[in-house]
Amino acid sequence: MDDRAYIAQRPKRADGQRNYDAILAAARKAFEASGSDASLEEIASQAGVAIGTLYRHFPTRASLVEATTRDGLENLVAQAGRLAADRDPLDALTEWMREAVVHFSTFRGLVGILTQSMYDEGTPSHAMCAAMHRSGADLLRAAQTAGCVRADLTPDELFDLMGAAAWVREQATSGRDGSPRLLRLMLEGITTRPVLPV
Amino acid sequence: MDDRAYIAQRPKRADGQRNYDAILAAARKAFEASGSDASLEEIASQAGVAIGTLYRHFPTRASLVEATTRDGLENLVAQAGRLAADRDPLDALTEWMREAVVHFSTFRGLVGILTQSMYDEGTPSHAMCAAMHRSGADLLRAAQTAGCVRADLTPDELFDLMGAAAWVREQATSGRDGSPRLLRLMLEGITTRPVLPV
DNA sequence: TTGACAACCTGAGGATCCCTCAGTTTGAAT
DNA sequence: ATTCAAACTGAGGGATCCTCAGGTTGTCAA
Repeated sequence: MDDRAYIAQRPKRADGQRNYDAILAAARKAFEASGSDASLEEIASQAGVAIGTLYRHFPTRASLVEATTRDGLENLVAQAGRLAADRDPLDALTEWMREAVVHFSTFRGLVGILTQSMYDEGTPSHAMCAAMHRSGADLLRAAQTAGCVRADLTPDELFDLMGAAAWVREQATSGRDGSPRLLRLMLEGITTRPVLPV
Repeated sequence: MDDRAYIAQRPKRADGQRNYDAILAAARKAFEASGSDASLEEIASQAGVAIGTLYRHFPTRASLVEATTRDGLENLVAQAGRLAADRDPLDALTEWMREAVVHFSTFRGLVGILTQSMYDEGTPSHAMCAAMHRSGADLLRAAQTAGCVRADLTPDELFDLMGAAAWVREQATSGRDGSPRLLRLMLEGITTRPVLPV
C-alpha cells in the first residue's frame, strides 16, 4: 500500500546504507550467475561485509531476492500506466506481459519466489507484488472491456500464464527459449482476434 | 533406446536389490513431502541404509529423482499407445496431456528435472524422456493430420506448454490449482475448433 | 560344503552453507 | 567531547553434501 514502507526500512546510518547497497549489488551479480540459491556467504564476501551484516539487512533469502527486483517491479507498475495511456488496450496488455515475463525470469528461481509473494501476505514484497497484480488486472480489464480479450479470463489466470511463460524462459538453456512463442500461443488462446505480428 | 539398459543397471545381488528398492520407496515418500531437494541422508536413514549405499545406487540426486518417476514415464508411453488406438486424435492428445501434467507435478521440483533430462543427453533418464517425447510428438502429429490442431505447433512447443502447466500446478499452494484451467486455455489456443467440455 | 572374490555396505570426516548471537566498533546527535 | 543506538564482526553449532578406506556378505564354482 504505502511504498514508503520500503524506503523507511532501509538503513539510516551512512555505513549501513553503503553496505546495504554493496550487498544488493553483489546479490544481483550472484543471482544472475547462480540463481536464487546462490551462497549468501559468498555474496557477503563479495560485498566486503561479514555474514552477520548481510543477515542484519536481509533476514531471509527471500527478502534479499525480492530487494534485488524491487526496482524492476516498480518499473513494471509505472510502465503499465504509460502503456495504458499510449496504446490501444490489447497492445498495452500484450506488451506489458512481454516485459513482465522478461523481468520475472531475470534469474533462475525468481519467478517462483515472486509467485509465492503474490499470494502470501507477510512476505517482504507482498505489497509490491500486489500492486503489480493490480496493474495487470487493470490492463486486462481494459482489454476485456474493449472486447479484445475473452471476458472469462481472471487476473489470477493471467498471472498463471505469465508465470508459466517465465518459467519456460528460465529453463531455457543456451539456445532454445520457448517463451516468446509460448506467449504468442497463449495470447492467441485468450484473445478474440488474431494477435498482431511481432 | 533399449529399455533393458535400465534394468541391467539395477543391482544384481539380493541385498543390493533389496536396498535399491527400499531407498526408492523412502525417496518417493520424502520427495512427495519435501520436494526434490529433500535430504538424501534422511532418505538413506528412512530406508535403513548408510548414506554411502544410497550414493552407490544413485550417484546423483537427479538419478534418484528420475528413478522414482521411471514407472510413471513408462506408463505415459504405454498410455499414449492406448489412447491413440481408442480415441479420436484430439481427445487422445488432450487426455494424454492432462495425464502427463499430473505426473510431471507429482512433487515439487520434478518438472524442472524432467525438462532438463529431455534435452540433455547424458542424464540417466534421457532415453526414457526421449521416448516420452516421441509419444507426445506422435499424438500431436496425428491430431495435426486430422486437422484438429494448428499445423505450426512443434513437439518442443507442446512440451513447453505441458511443462508450464505442470509448473503452475506445482506452485499451487493449498487451494487454487490453476493448471486445469491453464491447460484448457492452452488447448483453445492450439486447436482449430472448440475443445469439448471437461 | 567350502573357499574365493567381486559386489556391497558402513560411517567417519572434510567441505560448504545456514543462521545466531555475544561482544566490539562507529556514526551522528547533543 | 560525550553518549548510545545502530551497525558490524566472526566464531561456532547444526545440517547436508559427497567421498573413500576398510569391513561384510552374497554367490558361484569346485
